[in-house]
Amino acid sequence: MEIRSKNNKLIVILGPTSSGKTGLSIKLAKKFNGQVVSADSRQVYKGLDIGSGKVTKKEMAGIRHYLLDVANPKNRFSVTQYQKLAKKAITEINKNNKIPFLVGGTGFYLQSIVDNILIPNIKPNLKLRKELEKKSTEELFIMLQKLDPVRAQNIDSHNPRRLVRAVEIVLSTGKPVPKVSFEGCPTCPEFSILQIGITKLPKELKKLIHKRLIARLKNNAMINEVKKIHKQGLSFNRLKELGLEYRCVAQYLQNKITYQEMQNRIEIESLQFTKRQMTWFKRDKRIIWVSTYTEAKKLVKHFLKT
RNA sequence: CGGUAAGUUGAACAAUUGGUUGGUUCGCCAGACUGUAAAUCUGGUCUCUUCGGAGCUUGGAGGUUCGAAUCCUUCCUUGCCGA
Repeated sequence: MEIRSKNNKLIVILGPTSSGKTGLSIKLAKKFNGQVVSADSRQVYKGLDIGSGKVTKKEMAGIRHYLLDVANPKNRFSVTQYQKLAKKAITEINKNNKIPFLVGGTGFYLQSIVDNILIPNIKPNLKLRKELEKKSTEELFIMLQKLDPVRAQNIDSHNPRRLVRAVEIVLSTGKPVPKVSFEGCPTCPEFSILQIGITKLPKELKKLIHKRLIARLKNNAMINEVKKIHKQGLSFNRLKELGLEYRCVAQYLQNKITYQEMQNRIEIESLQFTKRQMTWFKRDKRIIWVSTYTEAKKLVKHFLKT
């Protein structure tokens, strides 16, 4: 198969949680001499395995995976760090004459690579944030209006996180928040990109989520994982921040909810999460949606030929 | 069969014990996304709508009243207690 000299090609496999990204990507990577770069905001953390749905060594079937376990869950990881590491990984894969498969469900992370967005190069200032977070969103918004009326115009004026970040940028640069650039930096390789999305009927997805949750709960595996990382120093607060299964299990461990409630919440919230993911993905008309391996294989084959 | 408490919504609760509700929470639907993105946030959710509004509602039927989800009568349904 003619897959050498295929540098600067990138294949993206995306889809909502539980849709089967892992299985599909490994099958494709095997078939087309690829390696996987994960695009998942939780799987980057060491120790978050079962709850984040991380691939197991066995499942990898010899396919190398990048961007797993690259961060300590005690510290916040961010898109910018992700972008940097992912670019490096892709470059390396290309160098090895393999096909990079960018696989994951974190839309923002995917976009940071696919669109090569330029994110203001200002590190989070935790001290400043702590101060800003004391203010109400109204106060923050008024503040931003004064500091950067342009950004204030399109920002979500109710979203404290965005407001704090915007103010942070202006305060540390003394300049308005730069516009997002989708053009990317000239030194970055320009990829030819194929984006494949996995579609599932809502009914099917619901079933998959349920099944997967039951499997994770078996033998207390997921509960024990959360117990373990909590013992290792991850506060309940941090677990709450990590979201979904980590938040729900933490609540259960704190006796705030019953086991049954925990299970129900995880299922409901997972479903809600898939909807948010789809809202994000729907915007991108470049994504080609498939439901079977065969369809995906055809697309990849064609893509690598041209 | 007798006694008793209740019936609003997709679900659970509210509505100065007569003052003209569609309120809260959850769910559901849609959406946003400039270094936390599984996070964070927005809108809608009785009906119709030309998006300015208009109409209809508290198990059913009747009644009292200027005015009823609230009071009365009766029927239906459900829970509990007793036979």
